Amino acid sequence: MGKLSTREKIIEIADQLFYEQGYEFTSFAHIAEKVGISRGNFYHHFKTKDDILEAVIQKRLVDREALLSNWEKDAKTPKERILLYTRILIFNQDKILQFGCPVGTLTSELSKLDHPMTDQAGSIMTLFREWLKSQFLQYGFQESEADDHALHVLAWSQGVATLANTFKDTEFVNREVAGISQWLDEALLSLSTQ
Amino acid sequence: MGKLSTREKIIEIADQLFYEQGYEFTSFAHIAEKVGISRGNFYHHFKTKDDILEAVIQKRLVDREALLSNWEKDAKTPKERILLYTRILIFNQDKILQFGCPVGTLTSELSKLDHPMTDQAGSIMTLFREWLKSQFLQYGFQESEADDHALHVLAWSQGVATLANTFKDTEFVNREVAGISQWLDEALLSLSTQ
DNA sequence: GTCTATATAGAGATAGAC
DNA sequence: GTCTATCTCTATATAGAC
Repeated sequence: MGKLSTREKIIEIADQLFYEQGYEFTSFAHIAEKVGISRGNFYHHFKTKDDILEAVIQKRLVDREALLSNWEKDAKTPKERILLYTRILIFNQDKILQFGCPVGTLTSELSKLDHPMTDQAGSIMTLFREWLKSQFLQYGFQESEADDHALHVLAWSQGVATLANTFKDTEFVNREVAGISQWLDEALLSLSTQ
Repeated sequence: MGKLSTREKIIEIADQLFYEQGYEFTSFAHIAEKVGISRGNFYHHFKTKDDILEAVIQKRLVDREALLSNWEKDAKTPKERILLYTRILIFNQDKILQFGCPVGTLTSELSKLDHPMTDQAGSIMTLFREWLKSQFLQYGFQESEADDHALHVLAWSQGVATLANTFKDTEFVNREVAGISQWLDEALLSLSTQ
């Protein structure tokens, strides 16, 4: 990727700090210091804290869309793709044990702050929801059932991330990810016996 | 219950505000105003923000212990008791749609703040974990399996609370709570066929 | 126990020189 | 585009009168 503009650097650092410390706690001074610029310069790029939050959410959306697009290429079956989703919990285990799920924790925080960007943050969850739903649709599930399954996988993953953060238990994460895989097999099996 | 002391009133309001707005965002001024006392008076009762957080967590622990104790009386079988736990998601649905799970969201927030009380907040989750485990033990599950099941029920509930907050979908909550009940039946069935 | 007044630090945000 | 200097507001916290 090479060089990033100051603006891009700010977004990247802010993304990281919002995840690791939370949005409310993270200050402009903190971001500016990590980027290596003055606070005055910071305001040249972003006028308000909401502006930078918006840019961070936008970046997360773009990043996740690229991720999903890669999975479409890397995995041949919808089942493999769904499992790739659940394995975020394993690939990013270190971060998740420390800070939870970036999507779930940001939405939760903004929701409590009654922040105008809450719905935008939720749209990242919606992105995964729609993508998971499309995988289930490819197996011939009805619209509503495919969506129910998508929400179920999302909820399961979110719960695992939350408890992983609370108890710092990698074995638990491995067990639950295997559990999702098993549940998926059963869901697909029930489909063929209908 | 009748009259509450000023101290008790502060703890109660702080408990509510930490849940609804988050710990970091809630200020002494905000709590004092809702209690109807001056900031100066506030400091007579609690010297630091950490002190009041500690009192809130302590109160939550006591409240939850009383809740679990009631469930032991109200429900005759371990299965009924576990289902009472999952039905918090239904009883408290309005609050959960608005603010998520009070236990999970506080632990998550404190974890990001790297707050010294993070582990104390986690002990509320541990309380439920141990209690759920003891219910599974009564069915003859092995120690480790009973604990795995307890964590599974906890994670599932946490995930449902997170997504309920994101999507404000009561039907989803009802479906998932029914799903936990069904999973529980299957887990108990697998036990008798071993 | 409760109040007013105040100290101090940090936040978000702006102005203007370079 | 980057900086220093500054404004304003709000936060935690303290002192001391009643």
